[in-house]
Amino acid sequence: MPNRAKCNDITWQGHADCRHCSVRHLVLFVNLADADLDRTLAPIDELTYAPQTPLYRAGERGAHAYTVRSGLLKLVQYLPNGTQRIVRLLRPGDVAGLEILVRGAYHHSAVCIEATAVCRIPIAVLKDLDARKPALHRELMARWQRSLDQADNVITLFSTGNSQARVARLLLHLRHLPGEAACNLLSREDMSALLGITVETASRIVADFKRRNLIRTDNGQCECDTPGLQALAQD
Amino acid sequence: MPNRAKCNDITWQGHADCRHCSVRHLVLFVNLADADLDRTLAPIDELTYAPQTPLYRAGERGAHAYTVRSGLLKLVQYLPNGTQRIVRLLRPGDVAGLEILVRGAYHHSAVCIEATAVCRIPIAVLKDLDARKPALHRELMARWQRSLDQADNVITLFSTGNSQARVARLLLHLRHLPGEAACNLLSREDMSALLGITVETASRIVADFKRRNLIRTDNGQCECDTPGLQALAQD
DNA sequence: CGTTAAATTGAGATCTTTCAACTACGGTGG
DNA sequence: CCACCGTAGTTGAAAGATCTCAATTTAACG
Repeated sequence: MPNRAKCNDITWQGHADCRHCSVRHLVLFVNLADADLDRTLAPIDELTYAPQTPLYRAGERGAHAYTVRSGLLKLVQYLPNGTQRIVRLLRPGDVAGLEILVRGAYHHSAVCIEATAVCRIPIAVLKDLDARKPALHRELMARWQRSLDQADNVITLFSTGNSQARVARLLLHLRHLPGEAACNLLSREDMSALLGITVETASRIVADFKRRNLIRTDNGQCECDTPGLQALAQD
Repeated sequence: MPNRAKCNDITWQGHADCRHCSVRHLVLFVNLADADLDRTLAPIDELTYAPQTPLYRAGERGAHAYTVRSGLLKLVQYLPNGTQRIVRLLRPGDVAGLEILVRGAYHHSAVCIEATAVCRIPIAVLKDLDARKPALHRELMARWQRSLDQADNVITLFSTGNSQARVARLLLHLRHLPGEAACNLLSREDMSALLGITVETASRIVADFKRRNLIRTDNGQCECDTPGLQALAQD
């Protein structure tokens, strides 16, 4: 049961309307004038979810897209043989569910990995703004392109080369900031579904990295030896 | 050196202007009125390329997007270690190079696999139409979404499971029509770059499929035993 | 403290890569 | 016309990586 709050409900403690949204420079409405935003504020909800919570399921018909404000979530596709494959990781500023604009149904299942906050945007709002404000086109195209870049990354970074290189690339990718060493580890199962390897190999490689001091873990936190991992990520 | 012809040059033998374009229902301008098309016809060239010809290279700055009219081409990314990975196969109706609308440079190298005919569309035309005709937005979004679906397919179909399953899925995917058995084989090298396996394994598996009568090849042509391949594609 | 899920480890089977050799084939030039 | 050459495809054998299945340890949590 997500914690629910209307962005524009002044009685809500946070009163996080889109004009003051902390990730506004990341999200869809970057280039809209405040007046335009006010017209659209009403139906946009901010929601927070616990880890493992699904936002929507593949095939489901829906009427919302989601921008990630904080946390981490995965887009999953189920294969004919029943196993599942993670096709994308979404972080703050990313958008999920835009395919609703084109088809009627979601193409993936979206599931929170960490505690995650999102803005839930009715598709009608996007369509309305899209018809009136060309600035949103560019923003939408940019989101679509970002999704494509991320999909390409899953192919070239996470589905290419031996398992050790894939895990190394994943750890580097998970770092909170490009230069920083800290990152949150995924479960071995998520690693396996993202890297196309088994849970056991993922576990063996992570354990090996720990022994070789390439990573130092404390609970879910992880400190990376960036240069060391980069060497392994090469191949 | 591509064979070059202005779509709207009435002296050109084919006189394949966009209004009568044989793949018009597939390409970008499906929903535009003829009057709108006329305004944009001038700068759109139709080009044909021989196999192996590059349309553009990753990182290159460019001003054109391409719709595929016939043939087959690949989008390739080069990895840090020098090897290359095919991240998408494009067939008639698909679009290449739309990222130019968002960034200034191409994100992949586009290379023809078979003899390929394309329409080369200046980005300025897309921007102009995008600003004036909402119908093009929807079409653009649909193309972007199609690219995403194709990227997802490369992940789930071509980068998941053992090599035999990947090859089987590729052969099924390459069939000209969903129900038909005929398809054009890729070179073992392209298979390897697309499936994330070595040339030798690709060769071994194709040879094995031939021996087991799962495919029958004649030159580059190939007849698939669809149910047989589907069984292997399961996993 | 007991219960359950997640992570780890071992050992053998299986798959894939690597490296090298060999074949088939289409041009090219003598 | 034919010998030669280069490329793509094929095959073999051994090494290496990954998977599978089972057992064990660790962590999480009521």
